[in-house]
Order: sequence, then structure tokens, then C-alpha cells
Amino acid sequence: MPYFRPYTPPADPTIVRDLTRLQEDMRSRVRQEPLAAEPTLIAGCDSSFPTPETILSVFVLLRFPTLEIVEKVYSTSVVELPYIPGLLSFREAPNVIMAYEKLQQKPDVIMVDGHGIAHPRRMGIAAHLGVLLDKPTFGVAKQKLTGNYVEPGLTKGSISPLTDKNGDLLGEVIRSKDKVNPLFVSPGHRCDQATATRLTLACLRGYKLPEPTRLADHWAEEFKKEVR
DNA sequence: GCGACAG
DNA sequence: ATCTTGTCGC
Repeated sequence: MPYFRPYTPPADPTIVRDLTRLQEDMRSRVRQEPLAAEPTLIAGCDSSFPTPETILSVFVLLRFPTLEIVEKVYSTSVVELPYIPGLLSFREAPNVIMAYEKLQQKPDVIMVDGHGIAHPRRMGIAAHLGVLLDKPTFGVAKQKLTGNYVEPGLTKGSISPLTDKNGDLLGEVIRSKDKVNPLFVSPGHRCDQATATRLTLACLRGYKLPEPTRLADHWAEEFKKEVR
């Protein structure tokens, strides 16, 4: 429990205003619906920073529901925006998409490390990527960004709703492993809560993180060493 | 005015 | 996200 927050240089108010408006416009393009069909290929993506000015994004493609690795690719580029809560997608999405384009085969659905609609303007990076790629997406985050919830049961499989101040559902807080901090799962684009939760649970293999994002996270660390 | 604040 | 050792608990 830190008594303070690391100092973050104030972001250019003009940029923040413009990106926030852009996000509000994108919001109208997000759709929540079940998948057209049971997925055969599911992807996981995550990013790491070899240096403060370099971002490295990874995409891991897995067969579903067996979860065998089919492909893994990555992309690196120069960071152009600082981290600003709520505007994470503008900092990471460009490079994540560059990695996505390197995949030989495209997934039926993407599990993103971060939030979907569990965001102040319902536009977390998972929803953002879904709209730009016009692909089903959902988010699996390790920390809350917004919303309220009651701690779910301490055993694997316990779930409790994440809601906004109006009581609307933003996502679900899921205990993916006994006695470890829960995950925050929310739909992105062209996906609904039931699907996001079902796929997350179907991808658990004894670890806190479901395989798609766990492996993306793992390779983001491995590739980082090669790059620097 | 006082907290909260993905990665 | 990143820096960074040992250590408590199942």
C-alpha cells in the first residue's frame, strides 16, 4: 500500500481533451453481442516497455479450446504518449495493431490485457482495439480502473459484478485461482459479458491469468531481452 | 475540496 | 508498465 503515487509529468491538456473527445465518438461504434460461432482460434495480446521510449507488443494465437500455441509475433516502435489513466489505448493500440498485422492467421476473438467497457467512457483498450480491427474482443485486467464491486468469494470460480454509479454492469470480478487477487473481465467490441466470462474460465490452466494473456505476457518479457 | 487512477 | 530481495504461506 503506497502512501504516494509516482510523479507523472502533467499531460498536455489539449491532447487530453482531443483524445477524450475521440474516445467519446468511438463509443457509439461499440456493440455488445454474442459471438457468431464458437471460436476455433483465440488470441491474447500484451505490451511491455524495453526502455521508457520503446513499446513492444505481442500477439499469441491459440487453438480453442485445446489452447495449443499456433503462432506468436511481436512489434516494437517508439512511444509517443505518456501513460494517462483512461487514455491507455492511444499509447499502446497503434503498436498492438502492428503486431496483429504480422499474424499469418487471424483469430476469431481477442483477449486483451486491460479493460473493455469497464472504463470511464466505456472505451478501454479492448473495446478500442475491437472497433479499429472490427474483431470480437474482451478485456482481462488485473486492477480496477473504475466501478464498484464486493470482493468475490476466495475460491476459484467466484464471481461478483462490477457496476457503475447507476448500477449498470461494467464487467465481472472473477477469482481465477484460489486466494489470489481477482481478475476484472469485461466485453470489448462484438462480444457480451457472458461470452467474455465463459471464454476466460475456459482458458484457465492453474494460473491466475488465462492462457492467452498469460502467454502474451510471458513472451512480452522474453522478447524484451532480445530487443535490448 | 478529497480520493481514484488499466498498463 | 518498470525498478528490485527476500520472504511468508499453501
